[in-house]
Amino acid sequence: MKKQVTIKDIAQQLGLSVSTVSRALKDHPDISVKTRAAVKQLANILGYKPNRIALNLKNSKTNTIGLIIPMIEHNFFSSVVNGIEEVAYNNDYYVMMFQSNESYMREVLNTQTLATNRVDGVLASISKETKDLSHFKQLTEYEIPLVFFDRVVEDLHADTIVSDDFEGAYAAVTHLIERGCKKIALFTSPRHLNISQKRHEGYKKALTDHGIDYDPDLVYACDTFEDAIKISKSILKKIDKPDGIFAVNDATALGIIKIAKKIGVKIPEELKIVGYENAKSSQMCEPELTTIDQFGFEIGRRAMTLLLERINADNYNYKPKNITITPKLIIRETT
Amino acid sequence: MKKQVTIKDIAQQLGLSVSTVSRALKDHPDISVKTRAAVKQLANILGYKPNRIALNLKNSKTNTIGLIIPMIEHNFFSSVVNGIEEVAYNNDYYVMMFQSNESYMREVLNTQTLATNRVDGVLASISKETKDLSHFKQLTEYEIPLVFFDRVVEDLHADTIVSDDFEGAYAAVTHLIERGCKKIALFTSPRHLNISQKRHEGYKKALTDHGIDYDPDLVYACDTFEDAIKISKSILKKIDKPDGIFAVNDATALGIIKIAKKIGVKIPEELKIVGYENAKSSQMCEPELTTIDQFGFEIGRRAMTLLLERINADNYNYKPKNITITPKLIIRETT
DNA sequence: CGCAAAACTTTTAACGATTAATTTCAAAAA
DNA sequence: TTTTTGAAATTAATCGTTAAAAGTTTTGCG
Repeated sequence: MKKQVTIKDIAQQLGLSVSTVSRALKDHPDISVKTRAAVKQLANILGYKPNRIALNLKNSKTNTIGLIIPMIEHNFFSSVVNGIEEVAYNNDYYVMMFQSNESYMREVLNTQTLATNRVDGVLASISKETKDLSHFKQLTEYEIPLVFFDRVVEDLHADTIVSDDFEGAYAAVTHLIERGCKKIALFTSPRHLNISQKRHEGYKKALTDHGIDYDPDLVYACDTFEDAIKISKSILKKIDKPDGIFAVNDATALGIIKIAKKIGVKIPEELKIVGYENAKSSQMCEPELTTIDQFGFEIGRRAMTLLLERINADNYNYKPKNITITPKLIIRETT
Repeated sequence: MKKQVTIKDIAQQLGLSVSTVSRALKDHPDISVKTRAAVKQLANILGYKPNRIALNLKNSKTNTIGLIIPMIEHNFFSSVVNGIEEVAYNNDYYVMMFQSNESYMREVLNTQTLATNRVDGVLASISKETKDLSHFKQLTEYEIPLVFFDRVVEDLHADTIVSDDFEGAYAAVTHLIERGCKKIALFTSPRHLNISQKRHEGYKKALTDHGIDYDPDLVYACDTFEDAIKISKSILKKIDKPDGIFAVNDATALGIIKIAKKIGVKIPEELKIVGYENAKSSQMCEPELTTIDQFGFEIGRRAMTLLLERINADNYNYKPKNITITPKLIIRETT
């Protein structure tokens, strides 16, 4: 790469010292107006751009935040990243992005990389594999501000921001009940992920609050489009099939819709469905899917905004916040 | 943020000079084995991590590449980013990510930011608004290696890697013709984007190669779900409506499907549709969409691999390559 | 005119690490 | 005892920028 123009070059050409040039460029009053003008003019002509690396070193500040996400190729995460990037851009911050790909080991390496790169702060959503947290703990020992989003952990000096999964599920199931469903199935992840647990609880609570008994037989381990295709084939053919289904994500809901249409189960007359995510495809399908919007963009915005607050705080002894974003029921044609 | 451990701290505690410590850490033979061991031990205890910023400044190398994409929240781009991140991770490179949000001005600012941050190379896909290229030209003047992907430009000292849009479009339209379509419309993006130009040409060529006249009146400026909803409403009601539509992306195709179903135009009997992207939603919709898979992950992998090659090259006088990835027609129910 | 104050510049040191060049110091050889 | 040798450590320069301290003009006023 070509050597770029430095303050030194300008100084040499004008026969000034580097510090004079440096101060002239920032309109320091100690420098005469004439010198300032001359310096700026030459800087312009040469196309001088301050070297951020040198500044980073000098100021022990990089204006860069580290971002660790499980997978960018997931609609929810990419909308969070969009929100993060938006706030970063507006505040002259840069985003160094890493994927854990759901691997604990990779996540550990990522945090170490971030530490040696001296990022000013870290935004993270932990991988499915992660149980031990010492790599994040290390960041807090360096006093690097840390904000977790979506998949969060406790017991660390770090802020957290999540969508309220319990409320989301509660709203979804309550809506199904209000539309007259008596027998509501739950399609959810088999894993012990925090989010699926919370949604399961919301489902249960909504049922019991409305005088419907919780029936474990109506809970199916199913959280992908493909599984939904398989599983709903048998379920929807039963005589005592459910009249409502709450699915943990839109892809699963779309799988159910597809099979329902194939078998001839009428939506929403015979079967009402609520998804979760408000993916773009939920508006594109037929009939349009009632779903829960988690406001990924908003979560990203707020996570980044909070991180900036922490970075700019006078000291590291802040009390971590635990923010919850209330998701919103989007009513469409499947209910 | 807490001051992190430096070589200086180790030197002080052991009563050695910084240079001795530096060399001990890299097993320089001039340093006695005893000293080396002592230094390493203390470094370990203190949790010393070399400061990459200092190294970056010293070496004029950041091991960081800049990435400018139009929108991360777009399935194709997030899969490209996934491929890029994969290769970066395996080669100890870091990715600084920026979105242009399809704004020319923002793209310009992004390139400037990348230049001042002294990234080792840049990967970019230009915004829809971009016509003037001087901001990218400036990067080449700094001799910063530049690789464009998907939405590329020519006349710059930069490599390009694209999905073969001409071939993809040709295959899509040929497929429509083979299925019996006589009157095939094209729904596409603004003219100046390279990808839409190429797809337009492929469309034209496929028609003429099969003895169908190209009719400019069948080309519609439409490349989003929302626009497709609006535009196809009028088109599909006409008596002489097209019997086939090739859309530049799946979202647009899904918009057409939606309206066709609403109006009562039967797919694929009365109207055949081919999209472009192979988004997840193209399998979830009803009927499933015939589309073109662009292999985004592969494009990302190859773009990053090529960029690394350029960065590690001895000089900047390489001859730019123009790589083309052949896309694949995925036949589903809309044809 | 002379001297203090104001105006403007330069020197120096620092950020953290690397590395070529040099110094130090002890043991071996003359 | 003096010189040579060589291992082991230090010094100084460097990357680009900034800020405090020090230095040099110029100006103003009695």
